[in-house]
Amino acid sequence: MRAAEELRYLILAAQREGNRLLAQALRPLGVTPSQAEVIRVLGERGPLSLNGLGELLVCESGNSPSRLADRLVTVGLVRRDVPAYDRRAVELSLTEEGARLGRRIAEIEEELYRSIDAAAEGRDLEPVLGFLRAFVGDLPAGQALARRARRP
Amino acid sequence: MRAAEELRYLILAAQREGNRLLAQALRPLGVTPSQAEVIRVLGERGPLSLNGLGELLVCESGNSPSRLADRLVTVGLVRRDVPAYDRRAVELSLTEEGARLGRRIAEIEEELYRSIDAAAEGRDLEPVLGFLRAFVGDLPAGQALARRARRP
DNA sequence: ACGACATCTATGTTGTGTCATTAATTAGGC
DNA sequence: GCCTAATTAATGACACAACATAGATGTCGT
Repeated sequence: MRAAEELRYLILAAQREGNRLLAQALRPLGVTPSQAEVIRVLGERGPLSLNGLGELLVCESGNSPSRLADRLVTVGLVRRDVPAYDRRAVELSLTEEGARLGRRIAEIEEELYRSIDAAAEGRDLEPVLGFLRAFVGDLPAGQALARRARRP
Repeated sequence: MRAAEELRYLILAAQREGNRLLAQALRPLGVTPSQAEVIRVLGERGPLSLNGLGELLVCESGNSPSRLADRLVTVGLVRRDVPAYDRRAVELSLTEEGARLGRRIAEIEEELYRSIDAAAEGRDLEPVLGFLRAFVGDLPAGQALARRARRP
């Protein structure tokens, strides 16, 4: 099997298995990995519009993540306000409960990172990061991550 | 941002963007990336039961991919037979049209692999493959890929 | 101040992905 | 042979992901 083909499927496999593991770990908290990403982003980057949130999410790149946010509003983790200066827009922020949950999510993410570190034991991650950065480059999800990683 | 965290999101981003690009390239053929994987696997590994197919798919690891297969049967790309020796089971194989489409899919995959090679230009992919193999290890999707890569 | 245009969000549709549950059929112990 | 176990697949439920489209609101040129 040619390297590019194996790589393609390895990336798919890694994403899927990582997501599955994270979903299991998050299940007791009642949130999915995508929802957890929203909560973490809102926790770290103050109030955001749907567009602003979408620009920072690696999941759900394309259109505005209104349905994703809606679910979190429904369960009381996120508050949505309509700012006075622009009645089209929406300002999303965490409720107190959302902020608390964000801290518990951070602990679970920490476990995931430790298992990634374990798989990387004795390896240099730089080539891996370098290749993936090059591939993802200036595509939407890559841009979102760049905005997250090195705060603009 | 810590390396494990960036890696986690890079893998998510790479998978999503890769899938999006492939979906666009496949759209004229009327199949999705997951459906294309089924067609390629059926094309290369003769007739398969749903379980057997599931063990070779990197997408759709968990349960049997009956709905995925159903859609392909509906559009006439896959044939399903119930073998005489076991009336619980199902034998999936490509129709003539499915086999033709499989060849066109292979060409499109070839383009994807070339763009992966382009992103890898001047890099050694071995560390990337090595890390991902270690991470995905013996999880279901990793096993599926192992069965695909080195024919058992 | 009006109208064309851009921006922000919402929603419909289709196809995944995951889990849990169910139904049909076969295999094995006795 | 018969009853229980395991195997194979189908289905219901829920959330995601991608695309397209529509509706409301703001902006800017004139």
